[in-house]
Amino acid sequence: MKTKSFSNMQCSIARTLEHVGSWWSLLIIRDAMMGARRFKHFQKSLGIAKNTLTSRLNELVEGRIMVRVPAADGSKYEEYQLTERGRELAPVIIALSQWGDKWVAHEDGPSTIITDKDSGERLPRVWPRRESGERMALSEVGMRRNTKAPPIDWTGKEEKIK
Amino acid sequence: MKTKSFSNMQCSIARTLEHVGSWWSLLIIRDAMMGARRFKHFQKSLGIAKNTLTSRLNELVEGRIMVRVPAADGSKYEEYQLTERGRELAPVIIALSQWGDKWVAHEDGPSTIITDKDSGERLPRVWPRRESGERMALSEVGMRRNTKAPPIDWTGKEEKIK
DNA sequence: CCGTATCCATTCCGATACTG
DNA sequence: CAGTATCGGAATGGATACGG
Repeated sequence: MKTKSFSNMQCSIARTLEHVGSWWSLLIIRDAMMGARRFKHFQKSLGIAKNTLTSRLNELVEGRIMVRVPAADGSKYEEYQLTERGRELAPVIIALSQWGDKWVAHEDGPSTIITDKDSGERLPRVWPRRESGERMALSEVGMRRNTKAPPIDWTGKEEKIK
Repeated sequence: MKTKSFSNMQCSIARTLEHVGSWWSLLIIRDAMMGARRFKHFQKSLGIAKNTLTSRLNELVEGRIMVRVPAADGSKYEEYQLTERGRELAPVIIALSQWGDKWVAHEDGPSTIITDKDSGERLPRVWPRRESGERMALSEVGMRRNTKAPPIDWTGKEEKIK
C-alpha cells in the first residue's frame, strides 16, 4: 500500500509535515540556519549519506524552503539558501530544540544554543503568548475545529470527542 | 544498513525527533491536545491503520509523552493521556500549525484553530521573544555551538529570497 | 567537489483477519 | 472496542562505485 499523503489533508500540521516530516529535513534546515550553505557542509555536519542528502535537498528546493543560488566564492557549484518561507520555520526549530534541552538533554549539555545575537544571552522559551507578550499557561490555550465546536481543554481533564 | 539513531546525538533537535520524528506521532499528540483519549478517537480522527496506531502509541508511552490510565467511564479498556512532558510539546505543535496556516494553507482554510480559551481569539504566532515579551526579528536570533564559536547570522548574508 | 546510479537493509504503513 | 498477527508495498537511508 502506498503511504498516505498528508498534502490533501486540511490540517495545517499535516500539511507542514508534508514538507518537513522526514527525519533529516529539519536537521538540514537547522544547519542552514547556522550558516551551512554547501553540500559538503551538510554532509559533514550531519554524517548523512550523499544520495540521501541529495534527495532531501531536492525536496526542500521543490517545496521552496530552500533555493539554489550561485556560489558566492565563484565556485562552479551552487549553494543552498533558506527562503523566507524556510527561515520562518525558526519557531519550530527553536521549540524542538528547547523541548529537547529540558526533557531529553544529553549529559554533556546541548550542542547548540539559541541566543539573542546582541547580548549573547540564551533565549527564553518559545511559548504561547497573548498579543501583549504575556506568557500563557497551557491550560489557557484552546483548540477548536474550524466548524463551530467549543474550545477544548487541552490540559487533558475533560473528554469531549464526537 | 540500519537507519542512524539520533538518540546519542548531542543535538537537542535530533534527540527530540527521536521521540516525535515519525509522521504520525505529532498528529497523535495534536489529537490528544484536542481531547482525544481513546484508541478509537485517534483511529477515526486520523484514518490511521490500527497496528500503526498501536505502534505509535506504544512508542509515545515508552517515551513518557503519554500514559495509559484507567478509563474514566469505567470501561474495561485504558485511555491515553498526555504527560506534562507531552503537553509541553504544545509550542512545537502550534508553531507547525501556524507555519502551515501561512505558507501551505488549504483552500478551505485550516481545520483547527488555536485560541485563547477565554476570549476565543486566535493566538498570535509563536515566535522568538525577549524576556520582556517583545517580539524579535529573525535576524536578531543567533545560534552558536556550545563551544564558543561566534553567533551565526541566520538571515543569510545575501539578499533576502522570496 | 558535487553529485548520480545501483543495490540493499531497515523502517513505516495499510489491509485483512482474528481474538477477547 | 481494543487491540494482535501477518503480509506486502512503499519510503527512507547507507555504502559503494562512478562521472562531470
